Amino acid sequence: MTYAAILQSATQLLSRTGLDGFNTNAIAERAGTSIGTLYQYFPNKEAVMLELIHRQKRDMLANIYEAMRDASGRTLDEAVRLLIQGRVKHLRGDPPIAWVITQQEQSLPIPHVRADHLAQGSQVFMRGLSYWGPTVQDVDPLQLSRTIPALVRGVIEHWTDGSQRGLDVAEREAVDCVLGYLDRQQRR
Amino acid sequence: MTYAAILQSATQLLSRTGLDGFNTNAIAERAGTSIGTLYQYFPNKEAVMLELIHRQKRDMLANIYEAMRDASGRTLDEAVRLLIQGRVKHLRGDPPIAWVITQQEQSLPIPHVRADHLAQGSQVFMRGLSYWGPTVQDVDPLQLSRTIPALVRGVIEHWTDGSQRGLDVAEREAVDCVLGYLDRQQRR
Amino acid sequence: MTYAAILQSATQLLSRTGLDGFNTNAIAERAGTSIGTLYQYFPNKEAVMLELIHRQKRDMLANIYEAMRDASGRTLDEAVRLLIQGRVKHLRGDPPIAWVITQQEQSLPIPHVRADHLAQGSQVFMRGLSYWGPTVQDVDPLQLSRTIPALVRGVIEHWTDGSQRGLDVAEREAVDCVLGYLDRQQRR
Amino acid sequence: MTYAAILQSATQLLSRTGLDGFNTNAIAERAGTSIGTLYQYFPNKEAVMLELIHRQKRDMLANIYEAMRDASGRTLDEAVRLLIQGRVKHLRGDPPIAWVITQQEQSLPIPHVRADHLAQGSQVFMRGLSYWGPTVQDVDPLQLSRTIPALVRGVIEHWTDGSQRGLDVAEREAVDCVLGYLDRQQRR
DNA sequence: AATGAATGAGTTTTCATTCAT
DNA sequence: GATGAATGAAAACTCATTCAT
Repeated sequence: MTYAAILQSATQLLSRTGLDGFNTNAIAERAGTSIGTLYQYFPNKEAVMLELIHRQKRDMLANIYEAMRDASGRTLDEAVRLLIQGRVKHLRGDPPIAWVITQQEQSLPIPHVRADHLAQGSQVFMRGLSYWGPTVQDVDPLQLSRTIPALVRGVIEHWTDGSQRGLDVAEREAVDCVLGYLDRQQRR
Repeated sequence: MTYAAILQSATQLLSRTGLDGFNTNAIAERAGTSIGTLYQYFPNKEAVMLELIHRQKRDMLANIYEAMRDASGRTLDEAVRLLIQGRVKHLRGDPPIAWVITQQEQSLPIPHVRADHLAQGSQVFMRGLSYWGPTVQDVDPLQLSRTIPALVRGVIEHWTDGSQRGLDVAEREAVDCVLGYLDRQQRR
Repeated sequence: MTYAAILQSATQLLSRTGLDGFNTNAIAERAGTSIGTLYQYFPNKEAVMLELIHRQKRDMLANIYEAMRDASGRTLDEAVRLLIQGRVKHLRGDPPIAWVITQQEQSLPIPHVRADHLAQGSQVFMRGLSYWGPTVQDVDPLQLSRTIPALVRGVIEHWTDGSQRGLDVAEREAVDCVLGYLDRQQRR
Repeated sequence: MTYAAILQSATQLLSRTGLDGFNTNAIAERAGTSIGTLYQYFPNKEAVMLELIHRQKRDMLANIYEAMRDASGRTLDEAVRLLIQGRVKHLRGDPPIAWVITQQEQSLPIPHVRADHLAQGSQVFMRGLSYWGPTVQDVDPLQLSRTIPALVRGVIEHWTDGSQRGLDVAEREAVDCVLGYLDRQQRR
């Protein structure tokens, strides 16, 4: 479908040439359509970017939910590892795209979208952690649900410097950070 | 001096109008010179941005070094708190600028610069931690020196969502994360 | 009927959004049909506009003819007043539309249409004045029949500045102008 | 000068191809400059059009003022003739341009500009007529100063149908209308 | 060294029109 | 007859950069 072709073209362009090559004319051309057609499916350039971001977010959340299901009945260590693996899974595909989109999300001139994403991330982690309620008892859950996603994101983003290499290590490090942080909170 | 005026103008423009208003003509005008002059001091637009980033980085490193001096003789807990306070100090000034620059740094199309910064961060932290050598003994120092800066950056960047508010909490959370992580590494 | 729906849609669009919203896609959509269908009834966009103008002209002429019937047997003063009231009647409906169309008529890139309209206006007025042949005797009828419509149009268009307000005064002023002009011509 | 070249180019384009050919790219090209340069002198396309209109208005007012000076000491008939000749003078140059601009002025999407022009026209005529205060005594001057410019404009615009031909006759007719109207007002 | 007018490639977006179904 | 996806020329405007003075 044309719509899909446009998004695919946009993705490719983004991963190959970065933001520089990401212009509506190029996107349309690579998609094999005309600009007019592109503008029939998207009100403007930003909308294309937004859709890309939404899709990535959607995939990520799906992965995390799946991980949550797998995590039930496991130990906390195991559960955290699974959740983080889910959180990172989408970065393992055709590598560069996901990174570029992740970064774009950050420079979004639409603060409410960013806020939305943060909130979603928090909610998911809170739900995930509720399984181990007793373990994580007495810790302010709201604070916890903001710190952990932020921490994970930071380790993943900055440890690997945007490259696929080291993702495994970063993943392990993130797990250690989360468990260390939880541990410390409980001993309070 | 003209050079300084240009950089100041660039900073102001960046903080007030964001990337949109950040164009060479505007920078020169606000600096009270002509574009021609701007191009006598900087080879191109990117160079201006790069200089802004370098300065911010320089300031940040200076703050951290100062914190390190203050930290000698303290407990690990105290030391970590001081280091992180140093790390964050530059975000407490005229707030928006620092955040915009931080973000720009990330979308730098010049990977080696980013890598440089990461490496510098790592080195500083390694040096800082060497004071507590015995405490942190037996932990792979390289890994540690990458994870901690990444972790801190993540918590600071994503906890506060770019706003000044909450920086205090973010700071405390970052401290907890770092200490938790260190703790866990040692118990291995 | 589809045809009527299209014209109505066009009228509404013109009155609500002005020339900016007057595009074939919008017209078709608001009319509840597809662009394809619009182009089955009209060869191009201009044709739609032309039809709107023709209709307005047709209405105006009808009003004037009606006024002429009512004017028979009256004094010249009364007759002129009635004719001008007829001439202006269509501007008293949903106001903006008529004005926009009037203006469009002027910027018509089709001179022969404008010429046609002028000629028609002249003819009508000539016919109207023939009732008072004796009164207006010895005046070049052709010249008179061009000046009077032009004069009336000017006073109506420019006195009111396109707004409904003041149309009453403008009407009275137009009557005065016409009678003054006729008076002067006769005294020659 | 570049500025002048752009305006001249705009004028030519307007008179030769009408509004259709009046686009910034064409204007710049014909002026022998680049679009960039055009946009250094004018903030946007509309500004070019506005400047054209202002200049025409300025010329027209100058002509009228000159006529007013010449008119002092003359009879009313003579004075009116002179004023109207002044009012029309600018239409006698390279013909089409003035007409196109006149028309553009009318379709100005900037109501306050139109209102300004109307007000200026009124003021000038009021001042002009004040010389014959005794003659025109007891007539509402405000009304008069709106009706007369409107009337004149109408006769000039619609009598001649945009062509230079017949301007002489139109001028004479306008004089007759004005005098007839004044006459009638006084006899009240 | 400083100036700033000039450049023009590049970008977004619109909209009248076509044509295969 | 109706549909509406697709087209693409055209237009407005931006801004990094150059270069003659």
